[in-house]
Amino acid sequence: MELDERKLKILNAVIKNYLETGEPVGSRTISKYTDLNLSSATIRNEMADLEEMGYIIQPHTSSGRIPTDLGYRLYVDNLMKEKETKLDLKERKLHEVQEFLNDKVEQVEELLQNTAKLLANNTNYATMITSPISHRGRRLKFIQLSLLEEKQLLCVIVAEGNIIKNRIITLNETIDNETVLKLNILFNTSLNGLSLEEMNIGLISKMTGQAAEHMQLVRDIIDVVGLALADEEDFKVYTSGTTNIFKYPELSESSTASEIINTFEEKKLLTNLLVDKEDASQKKEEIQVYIGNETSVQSMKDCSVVTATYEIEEGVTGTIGIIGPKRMDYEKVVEALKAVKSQLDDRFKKHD
Amino acid sequence: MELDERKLKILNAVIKNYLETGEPVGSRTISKYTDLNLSSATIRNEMADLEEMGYIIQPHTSSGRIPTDLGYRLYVDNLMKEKETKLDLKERKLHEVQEFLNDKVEQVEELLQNTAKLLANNTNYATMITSPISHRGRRLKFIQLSLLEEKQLLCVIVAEGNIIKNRIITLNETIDNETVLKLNILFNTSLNGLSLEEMNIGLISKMTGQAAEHMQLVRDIIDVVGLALADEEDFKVYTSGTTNIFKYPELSESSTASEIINTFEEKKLLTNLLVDKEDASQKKEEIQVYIGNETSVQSMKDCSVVTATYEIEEGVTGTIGIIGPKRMDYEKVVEALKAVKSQLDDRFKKHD
DNA sequence: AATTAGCACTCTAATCAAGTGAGTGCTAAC
DNA sequence: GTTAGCACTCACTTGATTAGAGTGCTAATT
Repeated sequence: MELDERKLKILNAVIKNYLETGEPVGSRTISKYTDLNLSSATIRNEMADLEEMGYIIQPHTSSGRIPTDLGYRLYVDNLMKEKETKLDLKERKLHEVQEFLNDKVEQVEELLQNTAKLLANNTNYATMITSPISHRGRRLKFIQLSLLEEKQLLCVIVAEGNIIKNRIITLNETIDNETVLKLNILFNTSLNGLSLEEMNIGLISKMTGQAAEHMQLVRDIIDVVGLALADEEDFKVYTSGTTNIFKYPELSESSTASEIINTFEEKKLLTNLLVDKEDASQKKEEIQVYIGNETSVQSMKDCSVVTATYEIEEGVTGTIGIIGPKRMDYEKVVEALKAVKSQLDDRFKKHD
Repeated sequence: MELDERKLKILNAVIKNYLETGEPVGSRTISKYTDLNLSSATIRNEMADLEEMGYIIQPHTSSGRIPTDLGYRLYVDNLMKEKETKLDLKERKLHEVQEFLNDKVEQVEELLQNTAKLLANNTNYATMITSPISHRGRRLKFIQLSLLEEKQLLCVIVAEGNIIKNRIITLNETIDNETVLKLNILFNTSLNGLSLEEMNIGLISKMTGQAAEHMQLVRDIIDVVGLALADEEDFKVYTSGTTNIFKYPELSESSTASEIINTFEEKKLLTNLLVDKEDASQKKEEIQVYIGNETSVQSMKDCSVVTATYEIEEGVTGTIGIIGPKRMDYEKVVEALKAVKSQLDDRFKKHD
């Protein structure tokens, strides 16, 4: 059977209608809605074909049709048009986002949280944003040791991209200010500009040699710096609008909602949604759409996830995701994501 | 009408039973359950009295009774006994918590998050923990300025209690390393040991005088330090087990659940639950119980909130809260909170 | 005087039957 | 190839009936 022009038009109409109403759509509705000027009977025949081909399905024998995952896929890949017509709206929206992000928010954390909230409020879906992580090993810019207490050392680690981390190291020995000064110089002449991989055994033994009486401490500090550079430890996910899922009856049932919200709370589970998509890096420029089981997270089987990748500098990226029912307004979501992504990209480039 | 011994026993039985089953409890049940050896008819008369007095209520004319907020209040204040009998269980539990918290978790953030999770898993209620905040003005221990980029200054601020904050200051002028060194000395001889209130105009003008060519910068830095010491800006709330509310039918209805979960997501709303209880500071040692509308947060009207205050040092406290249905197992919750609170207190004292 | 047995009454929740309506598939006519 | 028409399906609504848990009240009992 062939998927001709007319079938596509009908499929498109079915999906469009279902996206709006959330109700199975019948042949009579299509017969009126479209400019095809066909009777409901004809539509019925075509719909039977489309069902056989796997694009739509009937929840029960005598009801209208709803799209299958395959149907959505076809829609997203081929049928859906971006709303190029409403250019001024897009412009205005972009402007809004721009204005919003230009507000003085110095802390990245707050910026990302606010962005998540903005998206959630505008789309009526749940949103999340991951903090940026580096894909190549991050390089150390400098470290700064200070004495906190007799036996506590504060270690401020600054990596490329001005990622700053504080670590407290508890010592076995007491230590004086002079030694701290010496260590500071030692570290900043030896390690600066190096990535995690480049801090090898040879270097370490050389350094412990230069500060023989503090061998253990030097090793501890290098460990801490190494962990901080690996930076998986404080990978964060900001979420907003979780309760938007209650706006969609198909996700509101207590057990379904519970699973979804739990996934949101366990930020680590969310990670699987956003990262680890092996093709994501290739398609960095594009918006990705995952429908139902394509998300590969069981609890999200009734949802769709749309993601975009933002980049704050070469190789350092984060992900923005929008989660909603499978019948989400993909056009609107893609548009919103593009706007936010581009603004976020710009925002960071400015600061470099 | 008087609330005699027998009425109390019956009330206690009604509440206990309702806590377990969640179903309205009838006179026949009580007649069997208790050691009073009274017929259901007698119980019925007493229950009618208790209803008149406002401790219990009938959801509809021909059903059993459930406790009112007033009834719960009486139960929590007077009737409830801590499970002193099961001492070994308490011991064991305390031990578990202890073991858990002693695991090497250097980051406070992670510690609190894990604690929230531990509590949520053990109680089957939703939990939250606020990061510690200072009630008196916090004092500055020292600051450390470093040059990040030509026009960016990293300011590491260490306050009493080893609270560490990073701020990036963007400059108008370029600045060299020598100046940074000079500023470091200037600040650390002038500001250390002062609280926010003590950084007054006189001091500031004196300092700008000493670094005349960088007046504006000095002022900026003082502003940043001031804000950081005020530290309301990064007050955090960690939550866990939000979806536990779905385990209780009376909270599972979509609109109720949505409101509660939304309150959880908007961490700022949660604050009202935990802080701002004017009497909290007085009763710092105790566990507080807020039933239904006592929480003064509209969305929590069907919930109870039990809180404890932990103290990491004199005047620096955080709050732990457990949120569940009004028919939560108060005894268990109070016990768990006491265990966690005491362990958390110890844990921080050790590090001082 | 306090307690209890007994009974009529109330109200919820579950079950069932009948009716409604949206939608289908199929056939025959256009 | 398209459409009108019709029988059929199935979810959903409505109303009626029933069962059961629990009550309040009265009269009998201790």
